[in-house]
Amino acid sequence: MSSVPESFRLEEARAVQRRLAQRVVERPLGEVDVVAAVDVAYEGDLAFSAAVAYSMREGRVLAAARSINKALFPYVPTLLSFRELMPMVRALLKLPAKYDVVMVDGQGKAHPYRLGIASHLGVVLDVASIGVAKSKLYGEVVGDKLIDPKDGEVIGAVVRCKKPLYVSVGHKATLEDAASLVKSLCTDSAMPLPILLAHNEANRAKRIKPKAFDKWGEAYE
DNA sequence: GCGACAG
DNA sequence: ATCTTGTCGC
Repeated sequence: MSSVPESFRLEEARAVQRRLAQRVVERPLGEVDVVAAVDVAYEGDLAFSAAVAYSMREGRVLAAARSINKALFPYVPTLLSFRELMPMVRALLKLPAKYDVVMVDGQGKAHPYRLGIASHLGVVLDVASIGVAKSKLYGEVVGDKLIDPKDGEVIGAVVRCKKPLYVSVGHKATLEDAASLVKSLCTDSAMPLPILLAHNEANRAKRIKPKAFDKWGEAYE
């Protein structure tokens, strides 16, 4: 499997995360109809990402897109963006539909440096985003809130769907709006509907067997 | 040194 | 995340 590149410097990565975290904006979502979601599935060193646009008003998927990329970085807690951000961005940029907010399978602000992959994606694409994780990466659960043990700040919320979900602000959203939206999209499965759809789409993409890749590692036909 | 650790 | 057998339910 892929390993950490020789050129990688943890101190620089942290500096990037702290700098980008300062660009995160917290504000009301406003009216939401189309909710996009992205997820990534793996098979060996290939990352199959998928993005879907779901209309809550129409109750249906408006569009879907996928991208297949070589995994260039391993999974390292707190550094998930270095592995999954590009695949997610590429699938999202191919999505032929406008959306009001994007749900990401992972943490947003509930990260030791305040830049989980949901926030990273939101800042990079300048779109509203929400982090929805099945398990906790960082923070102390107090009631239905996630608190940063080092400064007491509220960095996330625990939303009870089928199982507890760790929801946090990605970008251009408030924690209240994020938690409210996730609740309204809970299903009988573990994740909210849009993410479940993206998850299934990413797994279906595994049937594709890439033959060629561009210089950035993205497969093309 | 020990425990925690998104996907 | 992925691996992996049997088991439960529609």
